[in-house]
Amino acid sequence: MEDLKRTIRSYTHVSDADMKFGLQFYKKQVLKKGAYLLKPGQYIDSFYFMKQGCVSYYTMAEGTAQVMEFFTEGYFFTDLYAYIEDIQSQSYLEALEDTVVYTISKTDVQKVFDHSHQLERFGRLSMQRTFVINFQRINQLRNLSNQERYLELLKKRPTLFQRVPQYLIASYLGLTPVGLSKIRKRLSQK
Amino acid sequence: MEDLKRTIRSYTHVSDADMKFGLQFYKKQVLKKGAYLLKPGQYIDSFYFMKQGCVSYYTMAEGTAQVMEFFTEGYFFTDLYAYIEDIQSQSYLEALEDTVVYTISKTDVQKVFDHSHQLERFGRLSMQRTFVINFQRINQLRNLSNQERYLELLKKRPTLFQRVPQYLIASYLGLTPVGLSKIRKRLSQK
DNA sequence: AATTCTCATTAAACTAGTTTAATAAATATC
DNA sequence: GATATTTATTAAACTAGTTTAATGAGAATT
Repeated sequence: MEDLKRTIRSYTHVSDADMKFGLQFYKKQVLKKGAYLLKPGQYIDSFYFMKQGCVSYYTMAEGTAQVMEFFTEGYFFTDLYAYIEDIQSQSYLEALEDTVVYTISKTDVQKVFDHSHQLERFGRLSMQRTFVINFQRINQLRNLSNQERYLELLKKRPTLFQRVPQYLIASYLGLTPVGLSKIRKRLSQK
Repeated sequence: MEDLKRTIRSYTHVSDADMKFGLQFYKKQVLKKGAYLLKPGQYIDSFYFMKQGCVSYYTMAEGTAQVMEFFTEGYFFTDLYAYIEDIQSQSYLEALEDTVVYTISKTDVQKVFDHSHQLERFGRLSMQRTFVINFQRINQLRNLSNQERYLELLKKRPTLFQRVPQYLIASYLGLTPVGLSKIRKRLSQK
């Protein structure tokens, strides 16, 4: 769990004792491609750290997936909305590849925060990081064209396009597969 | 500062001693309509609690305001992006009405968090709240039509329409004034 | 009261997407 | 290796917005 440790310490100082206390609760979990961590109607009980693989986070509407995010190596993730609000999820968390995650339960997260001010600070700072990512996402949705957002994604996460089918990327960008195909054609003609 | 206290305690338990410690740093600040708390190029050094009034949070692009948010009574706010990232702001915080805020400096916020685990928890939980709001915002931007978003806003913050000119609301919704006018016409014809 | 200024609406031409359906290409399965 | 299935592209018709410009209506200023 070295990379989990490293990722936590990239946010704030955590003593060896507190780190040991925190890490004891994480369990390794292996997922085959196509397996689900979460389906609509379920309560989400865990937080995950992505060790290896790719998980898509999406809802279904009128038979098509609305992809909210692709979680890849180094991401802390869960259905954060349902997790925080403590409501039945409306979403799927599905492995798009064979995947390894480290899992910690909600009650254990609470234990860790109660026990360690340093790790509670890590919690606050990682929530801040999530804020920044979402803020930039909102700005992109508001101020960039679909074409510009496609180019941004291509620049920021180029490997995603090798790992994930295009129609899911279209969905992530808020487009239909036809729309994304048009954009790609337009760009290739320049 | 009773409503500030009440708002903090709506997130988590805070002892009287910790609350007293925290509140000592807040200062009252009065703004005339049209006054700025922040302009592009400045570093944002404060967090604000809105006691009374309305502040718009926007950037300028090609001569037009891109409104990100309207802060009204009970909001904790700042240019959170520039605040967290510690970068020069690209935004304005402008009073749209005569306004009263309680202000706390960044260094004092840090003092408060260092001194009180309970208030650090409040910090984490208020960041969670911000996450939920942004998450819903992203979902609305992705999954709702402009017309639906207009109706949502009308339902959620009806008084805003009495306080704020329509072209700023159009901007908030990611529309031109012409676009919003068309939507309103379409709706009134039904 | 007249004038100026700001804000909202309307019209017309345009644009970047949508939907539906057909086809082509790539991948998986037998 | 042939076949079935999934994924990507293209075309055609459509739609909800855009931009620009003109008009109308209300509020503020003199």
